[in-house]
Amino acid sequence: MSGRKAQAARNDELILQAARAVFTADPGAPIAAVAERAGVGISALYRRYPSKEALLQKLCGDGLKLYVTVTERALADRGDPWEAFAGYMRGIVDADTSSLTISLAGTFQPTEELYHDSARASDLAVQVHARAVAAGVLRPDVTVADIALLFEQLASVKLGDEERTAELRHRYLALVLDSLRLPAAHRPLPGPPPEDDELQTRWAP
Amino acid sequence: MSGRKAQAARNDELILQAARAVFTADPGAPIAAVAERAGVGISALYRRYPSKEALLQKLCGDGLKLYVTVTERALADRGDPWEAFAGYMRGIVDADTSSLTISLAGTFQPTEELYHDSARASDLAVQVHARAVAAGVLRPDVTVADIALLFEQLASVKLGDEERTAELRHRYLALVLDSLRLPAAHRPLPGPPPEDDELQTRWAP
DNA sequence: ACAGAACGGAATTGTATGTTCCGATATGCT
DNA sequence: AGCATATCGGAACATACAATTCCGTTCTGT
Repeated sequence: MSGRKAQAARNDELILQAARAVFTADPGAPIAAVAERAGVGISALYRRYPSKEALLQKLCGDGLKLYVTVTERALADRGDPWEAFAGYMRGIVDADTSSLTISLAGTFQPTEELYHDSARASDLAVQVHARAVAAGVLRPDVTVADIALLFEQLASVKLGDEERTAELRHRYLALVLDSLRLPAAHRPLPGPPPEDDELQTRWAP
Repeated sequence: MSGRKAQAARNDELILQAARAVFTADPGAPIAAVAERAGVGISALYRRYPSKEALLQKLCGDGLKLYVTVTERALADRGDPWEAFAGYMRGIVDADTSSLTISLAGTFQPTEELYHDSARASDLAVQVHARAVAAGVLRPDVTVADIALLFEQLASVKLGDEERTAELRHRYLALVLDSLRLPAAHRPLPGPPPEDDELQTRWAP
């Protein structure tokens, strides 16, 4: 299973992974950055997607589908209600789909399919939220929309490499969960807090 | 006190206000947007600042000074320790200085004065944090650096106009405060949660 | 060996934006 | 009144960047 076809199939995946990584880190990144990260030429991109917009639509759609998958998994979890809800939030933070949907929204024309998946995602989120509230484990003055904005705030955390960023997001997610859970209680925070030199990194050009 | 001099003095202020508003909303905004918002021509800007970088340095410096002022006020508050700390956080969120320091950092060469003010700001923040921990009102596993990142997350909230954004930030600040305070407890959240149509706004070009 | 898919990357083109320049206007001084 | 000048508006300029196209090259399958 080698040859030109195999190489092309591998490039398909390579390009998508690179695009996801690049646009997640910087929604306004040039398309050349994706090619470089994927280790391919620019024409390899344009052979697959007619334009940058088409690529962004694809990424956004994939992000929504991932979101839906994670949410469905949470709904299928019939164990402890709080753990199901907390697992849902951890899953969304790990999926990092806010960056690929919100940040990219407005930079291209949403397709019909995108609208459809978006509606489905919202619907599922409402169910997860409602169930947690009904079970009495989630404070009821926090709405689904609130939770969406909380995801966006967590997605805005960017420090160091990808791994460190994920670690910090989970640290602050733990804080968020403490503030959402009923009855109110504090749990230990995961991961080490940011060091001074980590923060000062950003003053460098 | 009218005439050309007065007009120029008024423009000084107008330009600074416009620049603050524009770059807070969009750190990458063109300089022409500032001129338009201020209702002046471009040359009115270049008469005052030799370059865009100089203007950004000025804004960043002003932001840091405001941060220092707010923090000093909190340190001077010798009343209830928790209220002093919570007031500090509300003050920083209102000052909205994260947008003007962090977002702009890396886009220009930091001056010596900027470094100095930044060090002073950090020092004051450490004191506010230490006092709250010492008073036993702030959970001790949250560091000053954590709080800095929490400010950034709150600053990432942007929805609707300036007023609505401020309202929502305070709503999520209330959540944060619930997760920081000792002993753990939930307080009612201020301001209405985001509506669906508010969220959908962002999908429009 | 050859037709063509797949590719790398330079060339092209359009746009956005920082900065400069020039003419206009009003002010204050002589 | 008349002039020097500060201030200003906005067009003109230069340039950097980035999406897209184009062409020559390479490799595969027949």
